Amino acid sequence: MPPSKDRRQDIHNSETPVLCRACEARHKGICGALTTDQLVHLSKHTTRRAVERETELVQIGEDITQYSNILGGVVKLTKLMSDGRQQIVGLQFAPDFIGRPFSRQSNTTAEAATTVRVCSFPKTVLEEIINQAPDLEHRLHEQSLRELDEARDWLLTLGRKTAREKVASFLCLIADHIDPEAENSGQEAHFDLPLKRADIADFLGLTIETVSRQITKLRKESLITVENNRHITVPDMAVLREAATPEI
Amino acid sequence: MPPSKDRRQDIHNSETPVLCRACEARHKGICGALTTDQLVHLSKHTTRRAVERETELVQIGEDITQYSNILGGVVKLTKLMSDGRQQIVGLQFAPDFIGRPFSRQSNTTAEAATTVRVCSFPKTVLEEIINQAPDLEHRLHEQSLRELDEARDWLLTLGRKTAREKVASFLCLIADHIDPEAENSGQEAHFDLPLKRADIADFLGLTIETVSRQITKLRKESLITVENNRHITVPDMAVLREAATPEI
DNA sequence: CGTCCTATTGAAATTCTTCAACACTCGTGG
DNA sequence: CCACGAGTGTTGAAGAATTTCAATAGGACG
Repeated sequence: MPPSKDRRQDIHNSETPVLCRACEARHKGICGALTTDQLVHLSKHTTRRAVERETELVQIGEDITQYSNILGGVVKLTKLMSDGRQQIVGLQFAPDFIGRPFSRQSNTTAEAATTVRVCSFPKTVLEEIINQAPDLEHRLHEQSLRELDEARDWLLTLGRKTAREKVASFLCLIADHIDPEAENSGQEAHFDLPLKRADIADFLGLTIETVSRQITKLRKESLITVENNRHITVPDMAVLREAATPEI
Repeated sequence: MPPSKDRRQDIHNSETPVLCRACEARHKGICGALTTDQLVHLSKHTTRRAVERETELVQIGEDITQYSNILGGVVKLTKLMSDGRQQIVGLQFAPDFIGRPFSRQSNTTAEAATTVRVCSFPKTVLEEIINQAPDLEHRLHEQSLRELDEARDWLLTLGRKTAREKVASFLCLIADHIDPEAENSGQEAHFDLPLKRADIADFLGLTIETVSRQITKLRKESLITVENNRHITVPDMAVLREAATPEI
């Protein structure tokens, strides 16, 4: 992939690029570590684009040429066995950073689960800025550690939870990302599932039939309501959390 | 810790601490990022000690006060549910770094699986040196990324592999760490299992009975031989790898 | 010698998967 | 406008893999 074309010329070196001003990655993502000048430099090499669902952003084993920030939508990181068994090993949301730093090749495939908006830039530019801005590596490190924490939480879910607990855990995970207001007990949460049943199954290490049955059960027990197969309402997050991680 | 004579190539007035000279962490671990002066400073605050098996090095949810390097032995990182279900979410070997940087509390319990030798130092000293040596954070980042890669590989194993494949995968993992010479096809590998059956079960998300049965099967099919329950010989690593990750 | 810890083995029970059928939605084109 | 097919999701029944329960055995140690 050739690097992106310059799309805007700078009048002043020291103004935050227009595109970055309202960007979530600028504040909560890795770009928050950059000075205005660095942002300007980076923005000369970035491309924003929308990616259709089911499109691969990074392929496993492929040489890494660019990195991205997620501006919107959900990205799934997957691994595939040669006989077709598949596992989703991570889900990423805005303003997450996509890509494996300091590695020639990617260890996972990154694929758009929904329509995704990304801001991409060449590997070389990121590496260049890392050398000038140690705080950028710190941000990347923090993100890696967050992903590690999430992966380890998920290991417990995959290794030790029942199908019912797995599905409830998944619903909690999505609720926490998409409707974070409803964190606490007694709160109602609303959200659309960004994944279809097959993806949920690949995330939970189950079959689609088992996922479907467990969703039906949770619905019949009134822990959730489902509209159009994708829209979920959770009357009480605390109850769902208890189904995901039983206490005593 | 006090420097002795010899080693003339030192520009500064300090010398590599005696204890660090033969240390694996000095070369392959994070201490390789430090200058001699920084090593001297760090070594003034380090304690080396042996830790008996089943001893907790770090407790989940506990405030982090110190970090360690593993000098020898195997450390397991575990998560526990309130009803007793347990999952090992990582195994660490020398010269790995133990501890979650940039977090007040630990997300996992770190426990000695075998007798372990560690070199520990206070959290504050590490943080102090990180500020002076950006390369140290880079090393820590590389370790975090390695752990993330391993955790994601394991997600595939837990989510999508059969009990037989899980046990074979575990044996490959241990063989690769303890007898790394036998990487390639046709090679014989020898090693002692650092984990008892209950730990292996907690690592693989299985019961001890299933682990035992699968080991017995692999033995009867001559993929491995077992002595004293703990010592394993793998006549051909390629065959075991095929059992762990079937191709086509 | 008895006890604790670890590991193995068998039989029954359970969970989850597999296989199969069917229902719903959506866009396309006759 | 409706038929058609593809993609998605649900449900039922049978089957398989794994767990649970129970019994046994060996080694380490006081």
